[in-house]
Amino acid sequence: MEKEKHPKLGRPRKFDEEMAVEAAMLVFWEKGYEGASLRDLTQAMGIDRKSMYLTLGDKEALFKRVLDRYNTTRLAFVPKAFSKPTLREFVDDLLNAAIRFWVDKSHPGTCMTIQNLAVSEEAEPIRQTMAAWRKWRLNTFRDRIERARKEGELPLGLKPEAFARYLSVILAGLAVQASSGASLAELKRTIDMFRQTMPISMDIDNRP
Amino acid sequence: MEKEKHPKLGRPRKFDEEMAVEAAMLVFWEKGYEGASLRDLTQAMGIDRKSMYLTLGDKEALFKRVLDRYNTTRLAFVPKAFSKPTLREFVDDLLNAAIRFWVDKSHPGTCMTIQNLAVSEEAEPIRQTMAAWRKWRLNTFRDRIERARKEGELPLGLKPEAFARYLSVILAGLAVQASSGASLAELKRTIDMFRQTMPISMDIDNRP
DNA sequence: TTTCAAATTCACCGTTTGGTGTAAAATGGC
DNA sequence: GCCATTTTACACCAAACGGTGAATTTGAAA
Repeated sequence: MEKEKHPKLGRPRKFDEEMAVEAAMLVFWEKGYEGASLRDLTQAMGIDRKSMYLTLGDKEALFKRVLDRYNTTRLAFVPKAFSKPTLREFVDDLLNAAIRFWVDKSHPGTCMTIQNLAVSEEAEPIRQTMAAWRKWRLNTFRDRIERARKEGELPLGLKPEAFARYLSVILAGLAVQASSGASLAELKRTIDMFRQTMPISMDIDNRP
Repeated sequence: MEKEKHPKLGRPRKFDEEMAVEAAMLVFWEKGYEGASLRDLTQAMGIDRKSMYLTLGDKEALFKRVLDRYNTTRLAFVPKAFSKPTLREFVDDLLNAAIRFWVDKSHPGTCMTIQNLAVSEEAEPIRQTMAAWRKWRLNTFRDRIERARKEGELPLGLKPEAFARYLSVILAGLAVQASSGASLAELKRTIDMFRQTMPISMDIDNRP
């Protein structure tokens, strides 16, 4: 490794690493992992391919950096929803924030985690990365719901893992609808339908 | 057009068109529209690229043929579910057939209609084709549910279009879960959760 | 001022991409 | 047997792909 052996020596960088990753994110976001070429990416980043390889690594490493940034900066509404006190408020906040994010026209339209669901076999590591990400996400949901169960918010017999998966299904489905051009109003109505029927005790009693 | 001016003349084909489309389908199914190269496709079809262009057209035209075949042969369980007498039976049959199809290991794992949700801008016509397909599919659901409404199977105030979208969300979400490696048992449990809570009158009365 | 490590620039690599021009081969109609 | 017509086989194209070698530039340490 020739990287960072003497971090103060040598010619200084003329670009900011985080800025570059942000720019690359927008390209991956719009075109998907395989659809984005190194030329697209480096042009957006404003750097040469060689510089990219020396600082960010190859396309695969860059994508992982990008996914990380996407997760922490753009999907920040998820951990935010976790901080809601009750399970119902958590779900409400999560779903509403999600659809607002997906219909937001100030960034590319398709959720990155859905867009890169399927990649060809030469990008197998990416497939695994995405699969691991989804598993991790499911687990964070499960943990939050497990907490709700302990606090008596979950009907007996309803397993946290099962409800977590159900919630994931709803979210992914909404993301697909959003990508297909559904409006915020339409998505809101769908969410309402879920909220009014979802198997959380609080609502099971006073339904229409 | 030089095609079929004199359909009986000339050197006879040495391949069957439907067989070729079937072979191409498996390639598109596995790799997606952009991930599948013409060389992949023609090799699987066992024909030369030139022969393909003369009989099936370009990559785009081939994909449309493939999508059509996929729809009529592999997604035949959808119109089959339409023939069920009641709305509940329709939904039950549709969801169960869908998850059985998605976890079936005798064909590629990811639903073609989800896999090609997002394609880069140079394949814009494909994006539109997929969007149109999804809209058409949503409409077929809406029509079936509209019929159910007329037959008194739908709670008052529940719009057929809204429930159709909800059903689409569930289906797409399940497809994503299946692609992510969820088992048939896990998907079944998710479906049960939906069935027990979904806003169809019959079940609203006798829930746990 | 010299030295040295890192970052830059740019040409270059072999491979693959979607698509085609050309000529040989194979048939039915005459 | 020859001609018209279609399909075949195969070489070929420019462009784009991910990735790299080598020389040059830069600024700080010595």
